[in-house]
Amino acid sequence: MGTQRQRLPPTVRVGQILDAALQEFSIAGYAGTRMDDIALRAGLSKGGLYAHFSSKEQVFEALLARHLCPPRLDAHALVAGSSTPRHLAERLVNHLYASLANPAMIATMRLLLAESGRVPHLARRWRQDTADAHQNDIAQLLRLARERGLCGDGVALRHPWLLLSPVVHAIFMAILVGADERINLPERREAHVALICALL
Amino acid sequence: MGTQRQRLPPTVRVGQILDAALQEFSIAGYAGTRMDDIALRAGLSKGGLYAHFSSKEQVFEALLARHLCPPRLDAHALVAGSSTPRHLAERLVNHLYASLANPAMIATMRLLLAESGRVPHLARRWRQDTADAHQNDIAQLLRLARERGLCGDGVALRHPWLLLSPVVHAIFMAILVGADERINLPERREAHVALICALL
Amino acid sequence: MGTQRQRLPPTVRVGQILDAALQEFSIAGYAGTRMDDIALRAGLSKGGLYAHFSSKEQVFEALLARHLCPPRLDAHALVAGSSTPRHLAERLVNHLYASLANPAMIATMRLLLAESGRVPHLARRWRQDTADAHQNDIAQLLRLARERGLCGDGVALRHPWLLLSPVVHAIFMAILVGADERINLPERREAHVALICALL
Amino acid sequence: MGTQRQRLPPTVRVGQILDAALQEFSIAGYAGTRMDDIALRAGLSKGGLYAHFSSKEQVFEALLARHLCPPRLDAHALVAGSSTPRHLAERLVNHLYASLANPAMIATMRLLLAESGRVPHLARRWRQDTADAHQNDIAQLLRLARERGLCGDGVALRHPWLLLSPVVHAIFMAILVGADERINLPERREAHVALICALL
DNA sequence: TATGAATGAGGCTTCATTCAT
DNA sequence: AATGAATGAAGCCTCATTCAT
Repeated sequence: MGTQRQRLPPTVRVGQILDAALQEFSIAGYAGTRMDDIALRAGLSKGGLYAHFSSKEQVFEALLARHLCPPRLDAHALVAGSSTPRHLAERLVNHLYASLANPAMIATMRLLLAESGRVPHLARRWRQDTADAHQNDIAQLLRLARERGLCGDGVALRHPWLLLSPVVHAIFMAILVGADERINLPERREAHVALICALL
Repeated sequence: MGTQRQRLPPTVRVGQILDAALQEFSIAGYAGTRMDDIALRAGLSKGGLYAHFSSKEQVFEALLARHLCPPRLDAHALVAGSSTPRHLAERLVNHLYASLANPAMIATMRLLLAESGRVPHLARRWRQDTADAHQNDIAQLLRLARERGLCGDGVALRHPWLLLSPVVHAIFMAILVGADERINLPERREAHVALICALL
Repeated sequence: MGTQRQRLPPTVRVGQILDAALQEFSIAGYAGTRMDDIALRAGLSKGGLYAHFSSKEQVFEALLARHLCPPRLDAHALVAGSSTPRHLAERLVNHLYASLANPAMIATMRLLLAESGRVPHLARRWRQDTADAHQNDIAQLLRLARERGLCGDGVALRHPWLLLSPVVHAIFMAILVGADERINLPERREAHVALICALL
Repeated sequence: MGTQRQRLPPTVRVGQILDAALQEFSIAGYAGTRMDDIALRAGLSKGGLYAHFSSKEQVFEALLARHLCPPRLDAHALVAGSSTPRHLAERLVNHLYASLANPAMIATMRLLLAESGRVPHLARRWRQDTADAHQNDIAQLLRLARERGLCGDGVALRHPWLLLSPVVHAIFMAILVGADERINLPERREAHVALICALL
């Protein structure tokens, strides 16, 4: 009967499925997405999906797990390679906005926000594994920079998360309007560098 | 049978329904909320709901419309009543965090983020009616402060939205963890004041 | 609150309601018509309707009862006033098509067909009170015409209902296409007269 | 649980469903029939129905489409094979009443009449594809019969539809009383033959 | 009599999941 | 591993009927 689709190695199939799931979930949310939608976009049938994941919930959790571990900051390398405060600020900003260029990250973030009520354990895990870790990285970076004389005793030392606020702000807007051109990323990055310099 | 038949004026009922809808939608998102849930919490029957709203979608839109218009900033009054830059910063921060004390606003904001993919027109309207308006208010505030000698030629003049970033950051975290104590609002406000002072 | 509508004498109201009911029922059938539709068209509220009829079923039966008694044929007068077979045929045709000019009759007929499964007792009553009666009238007419020498021993004498077939055919088409101009009534009447003449 | 899971090829299932739908719709009309009824009679679940038809409306339309194309008349064969006018009339009547023996056709016709207000496009299509076509067939038949000397210049030549009226009349009554014995089909056929002979 | 909010049963449709093939 | 028909539990919405005003 129906066209016999390709039989692919499991790893490849799972990747395709999670890609499809991310797109569908982030358009319509968890409850609003149908297994058919995911299957269709992944290029197999609903039944085929269940050969790889035993439930919708499992697809969802596998999905968040894959995307919620952005690259950690290498504070030592960053400080060591920076000659001036402004240079350090620029390199830090480069790192922070790298993830904004990744639509998958924005989509996952929106999903996490949308479904945090339904899967609080995932939200908590993200906060601990990612948000707190990032903040600690920044704090360590500032200590190293202070030791090297790259900064003074500004507010940032006491409240390192302030340095993250503009990028969180940008992510917030990207989630809301769809990460399109209306965010004016270059301007935001420039302003962010200036803010960091002012706070160091 | 059943509960007493409470006959209320439409205005009152609509208020009750939107209150109930906010709570339910916040817990489970749009697709995850049932009209029965809303009706039950609002104290009438599912059928009764439809005497006031013709669809679930309409309830949702009315809900967002009600909460997404936070009070505008009175730039003149704020500048006029401030003697020092720090004083101005404190008063501005007071204003900005006022909405954070309103759980309904946080809940509505989370809903808007979560469902922005489904109702892009509402997201766009919010951006124009609220986000852009706020930014313009800040810009005007800075011009006035500059005239009065309350600030210099800092980054803020060119990128007024930087002054908003920490509060957006706070809202973001509040959405994610549920606006509970883990946000440490007093500390965030103090840091925010310091940031503004540094940027003025 | 809502505009207080006029309080009319019951007889008038009932008439308005049945007029409205006929229109609505014949558009959508019994189950497809809502009490609201009838009330709206009758110019009062759903609640007001229930002041005059205690159920939808009762409205329906009152409606059919009102329209399913078309005027009987006066065979004596018809024959007495006719000088030639053609003249008689013309007068008979005039009588038969009089009801076709009444949209209410077409609508009621359609209703009866549509709902005959649901209210077989009404269908049976119509057959006896109306269809059979008409046939008998025609039979009597033919006997009288035969006595007066206005017709011979044609088929019609043995099968009087044949004289009705063309008008039933026309009603059938009118029900199906909505009694509009596409029926070409004048042509049908002329043909009908010719048919009767041929059969007498 | 429940019934055995019967997995059938779509074509078979669709046939079963339409058979079931015809019975149910005929009993209660469109609005009065529930998808559960159709599913139950077709031997699958309500949900299973939706694997083959995407809505109740679609079931209804497919149903009418299936039964509203009665066999066309082969005018040439009919005329060629007839030796006398009466013989021709008898063969024509045989053809016309063939469909009356098919209860499915009567039921479908009743449905079309009952719901013509709701689906005017189907009524129009039936008129064009079936009614008009039949009339043209009769007209052609008469022309051929005229050429062969099987008939004269009667009314029928100018109004061929007159020859159809008695069968439409019979269908009408069959719809109204349920196609049972009360129609007296043999008598009607005989009368019809006589009528045709009189009009040729 | 009349209004219209309210009820509650019921219908249409959707969709996660199962399973014969 | 894959397909897609089938199931069954919900969910949205409708509407005849009731009743406080």
